[in-house]
Amino acid sequence: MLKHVTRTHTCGQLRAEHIGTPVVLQGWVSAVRDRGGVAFAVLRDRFGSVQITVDERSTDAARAAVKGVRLEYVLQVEGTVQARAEGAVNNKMESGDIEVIATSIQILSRTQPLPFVLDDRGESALEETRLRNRFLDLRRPLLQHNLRVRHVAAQAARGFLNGTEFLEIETPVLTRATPEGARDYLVPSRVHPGSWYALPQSPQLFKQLLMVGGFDRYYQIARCFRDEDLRLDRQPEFTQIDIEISFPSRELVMEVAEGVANAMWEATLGEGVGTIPVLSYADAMDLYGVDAPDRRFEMTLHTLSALLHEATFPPVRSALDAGGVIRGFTVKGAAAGSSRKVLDAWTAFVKEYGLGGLMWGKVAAEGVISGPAAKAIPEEVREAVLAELGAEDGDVILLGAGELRHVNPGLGRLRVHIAKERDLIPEGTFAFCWVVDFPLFEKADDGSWTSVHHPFTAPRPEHIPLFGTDRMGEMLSDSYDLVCNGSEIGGGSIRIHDPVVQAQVFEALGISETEQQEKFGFLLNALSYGAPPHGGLAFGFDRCVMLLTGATSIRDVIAFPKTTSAQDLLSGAPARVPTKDLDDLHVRSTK
RNA sequence: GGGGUGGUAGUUAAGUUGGUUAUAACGCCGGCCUGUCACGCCGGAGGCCGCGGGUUCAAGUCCCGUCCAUCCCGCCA
Repeated sequence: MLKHVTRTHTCGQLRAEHIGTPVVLQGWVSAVRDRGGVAFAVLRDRFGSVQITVDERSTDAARAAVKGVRLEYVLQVEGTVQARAEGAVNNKMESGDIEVIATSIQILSRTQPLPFVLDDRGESALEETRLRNRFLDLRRPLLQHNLRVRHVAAQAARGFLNGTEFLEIETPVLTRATPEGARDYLVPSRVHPGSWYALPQSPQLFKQLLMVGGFDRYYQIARCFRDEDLRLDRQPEFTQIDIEISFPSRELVMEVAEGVANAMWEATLGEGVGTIPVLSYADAMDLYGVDAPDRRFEMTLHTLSALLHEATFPPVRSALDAGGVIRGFTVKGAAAGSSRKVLDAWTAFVKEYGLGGLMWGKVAAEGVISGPAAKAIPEEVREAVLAELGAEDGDVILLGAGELRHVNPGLGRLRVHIAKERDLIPEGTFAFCWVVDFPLFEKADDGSWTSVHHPFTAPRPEHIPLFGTDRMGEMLSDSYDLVCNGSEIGGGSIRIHDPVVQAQVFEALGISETEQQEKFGFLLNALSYGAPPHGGLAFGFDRCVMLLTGATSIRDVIAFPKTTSAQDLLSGAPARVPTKDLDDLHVRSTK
């Protein structure tokens, strides 16, 4: 216990058991109700709020002081906890059985007129206004709660890792730029004209160096930086729980990750994550069309290419002739409620993902289909198609035709879109799964190979002979993503610790030896000095906290977030600096 | 880089086929009120309708551009 605290209690802790207790409270005024002879104020702090009452039992000084009290003033109140009179009890308030009869009200701080009303009446200010005045927004119970959950989750993760022999070690924030991946944030060097530091996209290389350095279980709650366009769940700087283990198996890394996830969920929600099913990447794509499936609901995808191989309907025919696929899924009971407007909106939705269109069909009695899908499905296979899709009278079937790389994301995202639209997703549930066995490489638009994960990801040992063959696209990696409710919350892999294999990967990626030495020489060099087998993963901590709090935006789980154009509206960053400062850094702006 | 939505008192919103002095609620200022609890009642102040052009006798309203916020595509190993 701290010895020098001036408050005796928090606003949120007072209950009937405190009746008769003299208290000193400090907090913000969240409501004032002056009835003339008697006045009330609600005093709020991090822990909750309590009604302060000024009446004939109060001192004259308190009665005078309350006249000057306004919303969001900061007060120190002295008084005594009393039971509220019968009929004056407020059941909507946790401390509604009691009130504090004030004997002294001291205004510690006043406020200018507020830029927005700080209440949770549903109508809140535009996000722009709230971000510009983040210090006020943070007082709202929602953000108070979210940041508390964030703290509890971080401590729970630390607790689990500390208890299993992990060491928390910091790695540099000023580091060097590496090729591939996201754009780097760069920092010019004053001492070395023309040279630049990069902020880390993740501590990846350093954690591998720590393994070579003998710290066989490392973790860090690390800030990461990526200069890419933002989204609902992406910020330019974000936080990872970064983990690396020497002498791992895939099962060990997954066990550690499950331990961390379980600790976070247990500590914040009181319920752990349970047994997490494992799904291959191939199965995830096949069933859900995406590599981070939302498994809180069914509505899985089915492949119809073989059944429809004799179809003549042009979209189907041309897709098949071009080596594409026909896939589809069923929306149960949707035929009645799906107007042309709804179906057109679904069609527009899949077009955003590069799909030419959506062949919908309403299923009626005896399997009669109406709509474009009817033309796509030859009569002789109609029943077989409906059976494959599990479609019956009253359902809507949705088919997509084209290249697999368009059909899967289009239908996969539509599946989730429709589930949200039709309220098919149970609230407050968490459907975790592991997705494993990702491809090692994928073809870029220019035909070159790129890493699906990153260049240090180990191939599955049995696939190593495929290097340099025309079957490189079939190589799988020893990697694993942790997925919850359609969101990738963690990912990692077993790393390459054999310099020969590492060289094969670089060769496959078309990274020359010169470039390898220049960009990663320090890692490759380290790996040649007795590198232990190692592997690990990183949690996207912000996304975990989003799930734990039900936040609808990543900005609601970060104290001082940036806008989608990467500005901090509070501080005004990024900002221009005096030319002299640029001169010192040997930099000149072209704008 | 592309597309959708939004920007009107401090805040949140309304504003009709383009037409008199741009409304309301909350907040703010002044007053009244002894049991309120989103207290209530009376009165008041408060506007570059995001910004810049254009059409028109007339623009918050129509057109073009631009900035900001937000959501999505691309991007994010």
